[in-house]
Amino acid sequence: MYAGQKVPIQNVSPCPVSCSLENWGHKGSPLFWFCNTFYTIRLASHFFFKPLYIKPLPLSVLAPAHPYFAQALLEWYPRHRRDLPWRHTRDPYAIWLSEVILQQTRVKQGLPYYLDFVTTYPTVHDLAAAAEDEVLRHWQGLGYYSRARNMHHTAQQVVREYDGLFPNTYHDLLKLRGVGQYTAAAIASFAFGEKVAVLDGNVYRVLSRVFGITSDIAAPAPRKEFQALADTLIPAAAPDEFNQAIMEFGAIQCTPLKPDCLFCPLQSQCYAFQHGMVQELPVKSKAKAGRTRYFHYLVLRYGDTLYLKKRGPKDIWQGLYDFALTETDAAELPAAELVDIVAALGGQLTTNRAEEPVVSLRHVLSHQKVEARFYPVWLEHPLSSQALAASGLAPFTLEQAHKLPKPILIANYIDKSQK
DNA sequence: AACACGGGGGG
DNA sequence: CCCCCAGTGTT
Repeated sequence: MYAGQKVPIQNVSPCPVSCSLENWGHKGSPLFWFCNTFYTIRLASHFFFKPLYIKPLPLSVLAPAHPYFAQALLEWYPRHRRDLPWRHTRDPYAIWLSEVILQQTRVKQGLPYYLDFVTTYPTVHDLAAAAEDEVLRHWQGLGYYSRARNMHHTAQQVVREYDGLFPNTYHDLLKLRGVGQYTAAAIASFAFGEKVAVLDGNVYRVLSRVFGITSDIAAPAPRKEFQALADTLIPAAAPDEFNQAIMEFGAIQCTPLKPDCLFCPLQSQCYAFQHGMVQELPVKSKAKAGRTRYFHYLVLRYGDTLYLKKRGPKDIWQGLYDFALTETDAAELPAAELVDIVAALGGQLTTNRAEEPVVSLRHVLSHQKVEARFYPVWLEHPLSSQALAASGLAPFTLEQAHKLPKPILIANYIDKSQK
């Protein structure tokens, strides 16, 4: 639902304050103090005089009223953008890498991974030729590991079916695994200049605030509204710059918690600001709380050998390695059961290293909470081949284990237990 | 339409 | 300690 723009656009100048005051508007200056005080009062007044009813307006009425939206962003962007490596290339491979890494990931966290990937795998051929374990190992710690598996699959597909050249349209890019509407639009515009608007969390937020859209952005349905709006806003002359600009604007100016409305070039045109609704927009329903799971890891050792198991499909951490796992519904694993499990593997508990403590670690995912306990088990004999086959475990030296892709929980435990 | 899928940062 | 962030694929 679109909310009406009650305040007419009076100021045609796309950048009313921030440009000229860039240098002396810093925090601590008298000017900043003055503006900030004024701004606080103004914000407070918005709070007290919040409108009770927002009159919806159709997009056809609303969008043409904002010929300056794109202009304001395009003037803001070159002055405020961060210098990021994927902005210096039009190589679809590098852009694709960066976009896949940046899905669900902040720039600060993803940047070192991007640099690692373009160095290790300079071309799509290098990535396609790599082993999946190796790709996952480079991805370790970034989470959402299906991104890495899909990325690897797509690299091989591009080499095999596309002669090593990425598809060059939004339509065809969508066919690649792990490339959805956002990523396809990003690659199509950044690498090939196609006029197709990207829609990510930043774009949702900016559009929701500036245009007063109160639809729940966590729901799938409103997507069409936002896409239609973005498609009317994106200029044919610079679709790539516009896409970069609106996302960067959302990332560093129109931020989720404390947007910098004071020095915002869209302030006079922003529905949320003019109506004191910046904190209320975008509307977003909360994700439901995840379940708690209790993992009991047997850290099976024999001499220098460490036993690990590759995780299967349909659960978290697919394709990554962890220890022999018993999951329970309750926090406790009875001691007798521990002995039984080890016995079932054909092993025996030794006593000489029994002083090594059981370690408890909590690991929180977005959708579930894992309470993990690590039980160090020193075997008197190596596991038999039957035991290995039955359990799915495999022996590794510590050095080999280090090179395997592991959930960050497991990697942290191994690191900690080494010291 | 709802759910599954990580991990990090801020207050 | 709790809160927030957010594309793609599957069901």
